[in-house]
Amino acid sequence: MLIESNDQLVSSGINSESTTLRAQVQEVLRSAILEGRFKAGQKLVERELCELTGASRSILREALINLEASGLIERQSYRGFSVTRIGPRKVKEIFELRAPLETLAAELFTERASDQEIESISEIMAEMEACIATSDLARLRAAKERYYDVLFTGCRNIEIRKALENVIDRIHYLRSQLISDAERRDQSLIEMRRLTSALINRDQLATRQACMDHILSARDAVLRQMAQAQSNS
Amino acid sequence: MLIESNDQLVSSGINSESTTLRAQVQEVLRSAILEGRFKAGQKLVERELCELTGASRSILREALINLEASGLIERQSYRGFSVTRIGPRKVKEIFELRAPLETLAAELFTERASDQEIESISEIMAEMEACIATSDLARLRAAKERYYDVLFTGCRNIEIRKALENVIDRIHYLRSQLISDAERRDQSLIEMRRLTSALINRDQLATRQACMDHILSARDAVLRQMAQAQSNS
DNA sequence: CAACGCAAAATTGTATACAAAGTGGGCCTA
DNA sequence: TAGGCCCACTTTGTATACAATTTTGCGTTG
Repeated sequence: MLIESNDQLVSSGINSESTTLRAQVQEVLRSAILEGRFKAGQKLVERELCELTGASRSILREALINLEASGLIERQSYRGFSVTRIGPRKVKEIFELRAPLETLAAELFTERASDQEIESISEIMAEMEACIATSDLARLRAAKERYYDVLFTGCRNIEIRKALENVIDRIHYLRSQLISDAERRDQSLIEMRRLTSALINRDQLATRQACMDHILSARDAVLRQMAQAQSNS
Repeated sequence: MLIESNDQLVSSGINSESTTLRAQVQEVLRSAILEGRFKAGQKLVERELCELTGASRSILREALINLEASGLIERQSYRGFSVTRIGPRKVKEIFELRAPLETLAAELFTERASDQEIESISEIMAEMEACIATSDLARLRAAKERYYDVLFTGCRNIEIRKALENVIDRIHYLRSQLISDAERRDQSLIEMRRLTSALINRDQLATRQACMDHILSARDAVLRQMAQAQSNS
């Protein structure tokens, strides 16, 4: 069994309200991948995923097809789905797209976000600081996700949001496969502080610079860690 | 029957080599939508599409799910798929994404394209001129598609390409729903000439400006035509 | 005659069965 | 014993059957 298997991942009991079964299964698989519970290149056998999620193949396949569209998994004829392998070249491509896009989103945020959203950003930043102080990494991760959620909502452009979420998911997955580095985490926090401050002040130029720097720095960190992982294996 | 229905769209005979049935069906549906054979908001009934394409529901649904992921169609629970309606607000969102992305692609092209690709661009531009001269709109459309294909290949970034193809497909569909305007076509050609010249000279700054101008001009044309169509109905 | 409600038809969602292709192991042979 | 071939098994691809939901149309009623 590929995953800790005591319980089925989709709680079949209570909370099946308001979202479709399909969406639940897809989200379960997406989370599982993002959390790094599947190795890169690993084959995803439908039967196993069925047992794991409790869903039947119809549902499961729809979910897989959607994940394929998002780039997280890929498919080979009569060979099924497997988790997409991402190499340094792909990382460069992804960041080449992400850098201008996320910067654009941040700039639009400074123009369009509500005061409420500005405040949210500020609050989440404070929470992240607290998480670092207490080394609560799971909560940090959740906070970061909410941070981006507010940012992408505040830019008031669903197209940009969707395009970004796809690339960020893949980077996110990649990160889960690498050893996270405490030093990088500190550096990242510094950059986030700078970005947050720029966003709060609705300072477009500062936002642009902070965002660009942050992303390129993240890119280099990923590439460095990949090279390191490569040489270790 | 919703579409001219003499023959099945997937030629079942000879050319079923090298691509999967699924991919063929999807491409048939995509083309049908892009050519404007379905009205915006129109319901896509699975049974009808099955008869039309000759495929069975399994295949068809996979194709539909993929098209949904690309944004061309949308889905409502127990109400099936329908062609996505695009309003002025959505157009603004799409172009807000497209403008910087396509400009980025063009800039990268000036850095990375092979001499062969530069030449292709030049040739296709000449062909487009010829198409205008002879008013061969179908061929113009095909040439334009090849132009973009070379451009997106030359930028050497598959991520950017995929992101762009999604948005361009939707704009393309939108265009098919509007009355095409001869004046706009001429204006567009002028802009393309300018862009082509900048690309050929690998002049990044000129490329940036030509590309931006072209896209924004296209955007305004679409919005104008939408407003016009609105007032006519 | 309009409006409401119910029932039948149509349509989508889900599950299962069958076909096609790939994978691997064992046996035979050189 | 190494290599290759064949057969059984696994897995995915496709088709079909069944269930849930929506839509439609008719008849009744106020």
